[in-house]
Amino acid sequence: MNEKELLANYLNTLFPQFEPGLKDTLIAQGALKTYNEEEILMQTGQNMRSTMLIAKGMVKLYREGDEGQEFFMYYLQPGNACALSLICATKQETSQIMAKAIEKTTVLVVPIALMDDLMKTYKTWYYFVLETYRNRFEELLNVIDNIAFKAMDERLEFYLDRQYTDLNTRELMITHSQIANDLNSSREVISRLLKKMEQKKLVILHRNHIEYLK
Amino acid sequence: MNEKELLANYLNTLFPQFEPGLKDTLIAQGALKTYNEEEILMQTGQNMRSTMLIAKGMVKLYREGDEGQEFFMYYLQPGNACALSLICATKQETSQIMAKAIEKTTVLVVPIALMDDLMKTYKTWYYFVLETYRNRFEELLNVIDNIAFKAMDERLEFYLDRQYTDLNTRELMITHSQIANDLNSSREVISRLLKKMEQKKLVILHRNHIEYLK
DNA sequence: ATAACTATGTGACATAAGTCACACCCCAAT
DNA sequence: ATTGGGGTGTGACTTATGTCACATAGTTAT
Repeated sequence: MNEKELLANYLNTLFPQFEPGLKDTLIAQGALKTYNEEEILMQTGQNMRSTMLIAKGMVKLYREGDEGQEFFMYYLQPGNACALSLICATKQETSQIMAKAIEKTTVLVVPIALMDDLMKTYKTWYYFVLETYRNRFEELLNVIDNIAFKAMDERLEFYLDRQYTDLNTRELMITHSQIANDLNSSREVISRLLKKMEQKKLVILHRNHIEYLK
Repeated sequence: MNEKELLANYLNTLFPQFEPGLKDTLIAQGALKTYNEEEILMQTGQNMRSTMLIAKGMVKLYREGDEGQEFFMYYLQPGNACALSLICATKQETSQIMAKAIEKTTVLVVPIALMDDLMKTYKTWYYFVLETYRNRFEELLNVIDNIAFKAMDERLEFYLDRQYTDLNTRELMITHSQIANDLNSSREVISRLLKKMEQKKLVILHRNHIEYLK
């Protein structure tokens, strides 16, 4: 299959709601780009020249602190778009977040020059953009809830639950210090809280691996 | 001046970029609604049937916690729209935030039924909606920065700075417990941090009133 | 003027979370 | 088999923040 056929294929399976004309335009003007595990798709301060729709793989979105801290916000899955890339693309401004592929990931790249036209011409595109905003907005509100109102033990439980939900497995292949990093906490704190969760039969701890028992 | 004239007036001064047809539509189909100080415009769990553009006054946006805590997110000023009302309106879903007028406030109410048409017909409307999302999104990212990475002293300074910037006065008419409430902290903590700021000549404290010296 | 109320100041203490030090264990590379 | 590095467990300590108790000072209503 050549790239355009592959692109058409992704559009048909992941974005079936897009009207034919929109799909044709995206096939004609879009492109596929592949990132390796750990590769960075978008970086604070970088200028966006295109909008990205995730076609395959998984992307982790971080907010970055002044001193290089990383704070995990949410995952982007196939069928999602990066809201920031829609926004920044439209306004030609720089992003304030970091997006990293956590596995081999393919994205559908749409030149920003197209955005205006797509928006005006295709109702399903504008619904898609609005829906993307709505979803990301709500994710952010959830994130705020957690850090504004909850203590670390609850945040950890929420974090594990999201790993389970988003990655769709109870076998979480992750280390304590990775969790600490994502939650902007410290390894010892996370280890202790996990031990408590283990005593409560919520998890079983292994090396590099946590069984999430719900 | 009757309501429609007043409405036209607000549109011309606050939204000069709107094209004439858009203004005409909003004048014909929109309405003005006035809220008193402390009155609530939008409540968690409430269904949105309209989109609101702020015409006059000032609105404070809160995220609400499970146990009734309030967490201040940002102000909406004349010329702003409530992003949530745009989103929820479009999707007919319920809001997760609370919006409160902090002074007598007039809003331009647009029925959600119009949204689709406006979006497709008026380029300036769709720019406005996207710009609104972008701004609110960035505000939320800022909020996340603060609570994820900063300690209470820095958060307090940021808070005071925002009061100064948004309300456009160094004479902040606010009590310590109101601040504590907005930051989801406690009155004593805020009092102590303010005392330290006073020693550093950053503020002068009075009853019900803080002079912000920058 | 007095009483009642609200805002603010402050010491004492509790707790969550972060830090430091170090032990131990698993696993991979040699 | 030995070594080395990363992952994990844990005690001791520090610090930021929250809580409780109570004092004091403005402000308002009577």
